[in-house]
Amino acid sequence: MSQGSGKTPSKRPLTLRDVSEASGVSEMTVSRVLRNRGDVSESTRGKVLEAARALGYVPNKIAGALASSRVNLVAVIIPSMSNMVFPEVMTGISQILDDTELQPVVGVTNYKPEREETVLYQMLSWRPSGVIIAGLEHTEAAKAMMGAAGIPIVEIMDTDGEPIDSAVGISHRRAGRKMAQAIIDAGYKRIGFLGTKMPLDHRARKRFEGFTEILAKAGLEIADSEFYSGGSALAKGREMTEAMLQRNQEEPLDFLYYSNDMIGAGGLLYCLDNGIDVPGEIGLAGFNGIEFLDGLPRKLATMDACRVEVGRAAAEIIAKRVENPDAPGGEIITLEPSLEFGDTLKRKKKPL
Amino acid sequence: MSQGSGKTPSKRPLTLRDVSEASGVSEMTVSRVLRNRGDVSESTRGKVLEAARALGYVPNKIAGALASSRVNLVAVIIPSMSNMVFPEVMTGISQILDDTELQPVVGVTNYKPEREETVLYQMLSWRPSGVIIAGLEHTEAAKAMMGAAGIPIVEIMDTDGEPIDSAVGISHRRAGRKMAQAIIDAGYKRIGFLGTKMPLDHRARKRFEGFTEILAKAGLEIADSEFYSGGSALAKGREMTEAMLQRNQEEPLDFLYYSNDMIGAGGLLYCLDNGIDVPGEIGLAGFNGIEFLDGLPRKLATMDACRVEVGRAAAEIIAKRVENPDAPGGEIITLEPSLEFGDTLKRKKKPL
DNA sequence: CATGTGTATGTTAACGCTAACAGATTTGCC
DNA sequence: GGCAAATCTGTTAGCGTTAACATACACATG
Repeated sequence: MSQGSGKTPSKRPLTLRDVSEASGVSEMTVSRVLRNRGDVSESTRGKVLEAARALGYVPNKIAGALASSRVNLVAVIIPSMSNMVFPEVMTGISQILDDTELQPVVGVTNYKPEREETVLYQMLSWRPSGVIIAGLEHTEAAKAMMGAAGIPIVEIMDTDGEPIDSAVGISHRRAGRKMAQAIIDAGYKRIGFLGTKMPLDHRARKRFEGFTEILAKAGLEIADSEFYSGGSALAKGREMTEAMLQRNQEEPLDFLYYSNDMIGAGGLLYCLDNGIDVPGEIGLAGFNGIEFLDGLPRKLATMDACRVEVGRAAAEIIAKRVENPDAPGGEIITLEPSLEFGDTLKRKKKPL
Repeated sequence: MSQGSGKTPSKRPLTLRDVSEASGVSEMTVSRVLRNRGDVSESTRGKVLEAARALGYVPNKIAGALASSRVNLVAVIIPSMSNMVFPEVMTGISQILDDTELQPVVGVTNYKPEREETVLYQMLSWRPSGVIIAGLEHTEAAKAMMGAAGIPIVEIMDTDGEPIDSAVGISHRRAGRKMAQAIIDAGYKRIGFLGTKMPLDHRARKRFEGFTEILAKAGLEIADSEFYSGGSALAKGREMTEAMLQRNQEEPLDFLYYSNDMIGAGGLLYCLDNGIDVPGEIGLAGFNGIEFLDGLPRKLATMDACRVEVGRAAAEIIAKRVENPDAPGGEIITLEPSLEFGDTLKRKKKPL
């Protein structure tokens, strides 16, 4: 059984040397052909490509990266893949990186700081060209690693704090304030809050802080609140809404602010099912502007977190700095979250 | 400005040698400590760990992988991240791999065969320990690469066809047949189909084929169908449903079969909004069993694709074969999709 | 005390590729 | 024709780590 162009999945993996022998040129020339680098005559290029194809050679990037100390990976570290927000960020990142040599590699932390630390460590051990990481809150060790890595770091989704290097996102405090103002302007008074358990989600916490801050300025307080843990789920939103409305019957709430669109949508469906007049009897709002809200019977008020744009901007920062390594860095891009009133939040009452 | 434990992000990246010098032992010993391999005395272990920590050393896996020819990565190649099905598969994969040295790396193909081919090529060039790839349909070149890679390959989500190596999934043809049978048993007659444009999605196509096959046996045909491209969206489901019901007014449909739950949910919401009696006047069913159906006003009939389980089983195959490289391979695991009637599909009529 | 058995460390040579330089050959141009 | 520049190809020496082997020393054993 000859080794030549046979289909025998030979034991020893193929190397440049095999291609070089098959095509009668040096390994270096093969390397040049396969990377389109340097001048190679058309004839040898042809020979080499044919040999590589015939053998089924796939270059070994491990060796290549070690030799050239260029690793075209961008580490993307996010809390979760299953809540519709990060896939969109990924879309933005890919849109930009697809036009470069860079390739995203994602790691998921499940909102756990220690997990984030180990994921980061794992990622850095592959010596990526850059890091895109969600949030500004990290363990000390994680911050130290990123500070010392000597590569561009972009913290995304949040700009309320001090980034290690660059940051792209919205101010969640501002988002919370903005929503509170709109709710107050619309004349709502007894406001309930439904959200995730906060220590796990700094951005939700910041929104909450901004939200209560503005309420306080208007002499208002959160009338009731309910927190859950776990992913954002429609059913959870229903349950929580039911529970909250139930226990506030003698002094009914007139607005519910949800920390994400998914539970907000659950709440909306609950209200509609139970003949509650939205937004007359009760107003509702979520957060994120996720696409599927468009299909709901009524469009939930929400605030867009500019997810695709965040991904794009972050990737652009990395790409720019990879291309020009001694560019400054420390860029901070704050996007403005746009309030969408939808059909569940009345417009401003007092135009005065 | 001393280099020692200073915070200066030194130009030259840290290597084992730096740690070795800082702790006064050989590089080899440092390597042993950092990998917990071989015997090292407690005292030197302590010194080394301290030095490594103080310097902020992160091992270089590129070099390590090259030297040991062990790369603990598992390539996971999937069509999309944004439709709720693959994140769940990822969950299953992580559940298993988290207990091993292996780490998943995902690549997204957007349902494009050529893109799959390049993503696969990129992945293989990192010499992963295994590949988990969605579907059984690939370009010839992709199949060749996988066949020659000399690593375990697990094709997931589908078992209607010949896998390259191992496969884990459900039979989509069978899923389609099963759903058709349930619909026929319930007494529905004029059935509409709403789905994705098929060439892009082989599994949806196979379900459709199984579906029509059983209809044919019962002397039935699809009465109308509508296809769209793009992600699965609630709003799309609404639109399509409206259009389809509209144009079949003189001879109304009594069942709509959707190729995924998201458009199915859109259709359900449309029907409810328009006071259509579900499942009396019209029955509905989707596919996938995604979690958020639980929060809808009425539960959509669906068929579970066992996504988490598929991920787990696939990861287990890889893990097993990495641990024991000369295990046989070629395993095929066919899971049974379970039909969930929900509230939108009547139970069997004729108990005879 | 010679011998064996650990335990703890160090040395050497890859792993597969590419940067940097060095030849060899051709081409252009006065 | 001669010399520089351009084009093509090859050689050498790593990249940072680990496998495999070699060494050194301690301790037990009969």
